[in-house]
Amino acid sequence: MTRPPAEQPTELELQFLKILWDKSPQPVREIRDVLAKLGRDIAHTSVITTLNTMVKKRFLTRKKEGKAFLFFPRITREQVSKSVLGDVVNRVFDGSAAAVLLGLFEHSDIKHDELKELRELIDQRMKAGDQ
Amino acid sequence: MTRPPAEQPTELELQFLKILWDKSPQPVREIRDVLAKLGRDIAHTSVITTLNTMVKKRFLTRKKEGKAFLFFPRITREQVSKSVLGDVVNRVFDGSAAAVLLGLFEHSDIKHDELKELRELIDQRMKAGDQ
DNA sequence: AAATATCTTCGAGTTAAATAGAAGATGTGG
DNA sequence: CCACATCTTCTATTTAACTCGAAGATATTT
Repeated sequence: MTRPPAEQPTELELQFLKILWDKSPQPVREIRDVLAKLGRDIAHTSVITTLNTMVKKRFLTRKKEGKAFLFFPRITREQVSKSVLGDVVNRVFDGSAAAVLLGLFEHSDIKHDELKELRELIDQRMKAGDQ
Repeated sequence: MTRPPAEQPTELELQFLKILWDKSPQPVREIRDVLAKLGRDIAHTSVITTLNTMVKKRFLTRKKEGKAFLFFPRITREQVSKSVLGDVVNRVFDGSAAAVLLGLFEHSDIKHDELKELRELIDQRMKAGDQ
């Protein structure tokens, strides 16, 4: 056995997803253009290949429109965020979400009003799940 | 060009690191045994190969002790946590640590006293970097 | 010193990921 | 309906990750 088929979208696949979350559906050429504008200038066929493997992985759907295909995301930003984050929590932090929170807290600059928002969330949560 | 040499430790490498963070230094055979106990039964030579690529990546150091090598971690748990987390923040959440915090908050159960601890951190932070 | 056990190095095979060109399919304008 | 532009399919290459056996190096035991 060797590498298992990755459950999480790869770096490139994530870029594709973001583009389609932004606007969907889109044909290959447009996706390619956006990528190029982002500095990732890939051959047209490479874009197709990647899109097709993403369809196979059920990250996307495609539908023929005239002679070309249109691509739709099949998973939401929220699903991916949750999944990737959950993966990190498990793999790196052995399942402790709290550890992640603390780690994040130390090593990132979070704005004042975001702190406020977060504190409100915490207060709510503490009140709700009291016991 | 193809896949760039991964900056983050892979899944397997992370397992190795955890084993060595737990106890260090350790010889190949012991590392192999721990892995086996964790359900990952890999050939002795495979363990060596992986350890050596990790040395090449500067994740580990090794030192000859008698006829065998002993392996030491060269990066700390904190460094890896920070790096992996930062990577997720950038790749998935476009740099917004606050978004990650909120996401984590929604989808994990964090214990009451951890919430408390977190809120204290927030209060501190709000006071400190005020403006 | 020879036999034995233990380690390492080296070469090599497999899969996923990323990339792309040649050739074939398809639609459109004249 | 034919030429032309446009899309896709198919095949192929490269690298990182993962895996392992054969063979060589090094101790240890008797």
